[in-house]
Amino acid sequence: MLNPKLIRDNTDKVKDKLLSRGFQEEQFNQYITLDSKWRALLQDVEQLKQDQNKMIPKGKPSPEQLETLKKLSSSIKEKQEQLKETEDKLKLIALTIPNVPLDSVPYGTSEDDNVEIKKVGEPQQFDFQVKSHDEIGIDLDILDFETAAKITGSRFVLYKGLGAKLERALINFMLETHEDNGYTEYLLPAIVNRDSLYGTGQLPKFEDDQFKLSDTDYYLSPTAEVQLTNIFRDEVIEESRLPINITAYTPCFRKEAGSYGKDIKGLIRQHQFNKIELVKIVNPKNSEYELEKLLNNAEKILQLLEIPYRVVTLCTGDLGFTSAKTYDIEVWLPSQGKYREISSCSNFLDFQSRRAMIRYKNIEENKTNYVHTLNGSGLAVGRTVAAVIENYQTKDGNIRIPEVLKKYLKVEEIKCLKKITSL
RNA sequence: GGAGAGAUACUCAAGUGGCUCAAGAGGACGGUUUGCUAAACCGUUAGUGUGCGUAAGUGCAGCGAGGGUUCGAAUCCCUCUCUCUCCGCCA
Repeated sequence: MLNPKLIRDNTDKVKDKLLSRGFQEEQFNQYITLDSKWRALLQDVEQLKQDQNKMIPKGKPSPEQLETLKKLSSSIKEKQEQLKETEDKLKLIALTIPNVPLDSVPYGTSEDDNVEIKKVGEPQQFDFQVKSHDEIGIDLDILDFETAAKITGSRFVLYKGLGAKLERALINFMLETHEDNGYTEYLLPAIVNRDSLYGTGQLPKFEDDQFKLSDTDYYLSPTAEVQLTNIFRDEVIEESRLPINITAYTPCFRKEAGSYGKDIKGLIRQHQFNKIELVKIVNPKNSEYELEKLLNNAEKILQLLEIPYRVVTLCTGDLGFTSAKTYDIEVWLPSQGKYREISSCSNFLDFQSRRAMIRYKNIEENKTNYVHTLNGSGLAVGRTVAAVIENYQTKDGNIRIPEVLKKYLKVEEIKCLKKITSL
């Protein structure tokens, strides 16, 4: 949610920025109209209430007083109804207004306008026909999409033997690396309530992307961003505790509505996947700097795994609803011959903290203000497995184990010997 | 799942329709006294959200949340959330 005062005081600038990311002009104008109507009504109601407060006697009112008070009361009610109606409309729009991009975000309309800011590592030249990760995974009997489809449905996967171990090794490796960089680890509920989803901005706009549990107001969390950020919902944090750096491994659940036909095969787009999330709660004056740090912390994983990647800045048109600035880390996938998103690191400024009422307090000045929130994947584990498999594949169809993972897996290679079990 | 009890400010807590635009105590902070500390005494302590105002300021809301009744609600009614106790079930 944007600061209403910011919109009032900088209407033209905000409007320009919002239109650049595809927000409808008509909606924006409607918001402005409703906002001034709301303020006018609020002043009326408050004036009437003040009159009422002054007029209400200490004891029983006289018949004449009663008459006046009744009239006053009914006119308050009438105005109040108008106010509430306007307020509801206003809120509805306010909750669907996206964040305002920072000035450093490039203008653009689609992902084609994203700007590459760096490339790290050279994609390896293979002297054989590379296979995709799902092909290799199936051949080595460490990934099983068919059986997962039997148990559940499409876009689910089952890891087996060293495949399961590889996933678990990556989870541990990532968490330990982040811990070394000052993040505190959490283990969290996978199910969240509506308030939490409103707080981080998944609702009300993206209801269709969420798995809702029937007969309840619970949802399967689409990202640990929701749980981690909402830890601090409705809290006032002492300024000296900032920045707060936290991390968690969670399963994530997404309907992937509207992505039919995209990434049908493999681990890239699943309804359930594991992710390590990084969240920062920071002092507003530091958030731009903290985003760079967050990006570095996420990049570190791929650097240690020695897998090539690049970083792009999302343009205004490709920016997520809640974000003011986003860096995507894209990992090299040899079978696709291109870089694919594996992490998204964003600065939300006070957009989420306004919705979720996350504030900090400066004790000396006795001032409270909204914090800035940031988060990034560090990293999406399934996609990392895909990247490891593809980048570390050998001519004979095996997978070498990255140096940093050897201590977890205790093997040098995942080999195509025989099926691990007969099933 | 059943039965009961709760939720008031930093903490404890009074408060069954107007005398409370929330008493009192503790704590915290400030002051008087004091060689220093303590005690005693005096004072402050409703954070927050939001409107108007350049500002000083001023209004409104706020007693777990949301509705309702009423001229008037912490108080009465309805719905919900959470906490606690007991019973049942259970990894």
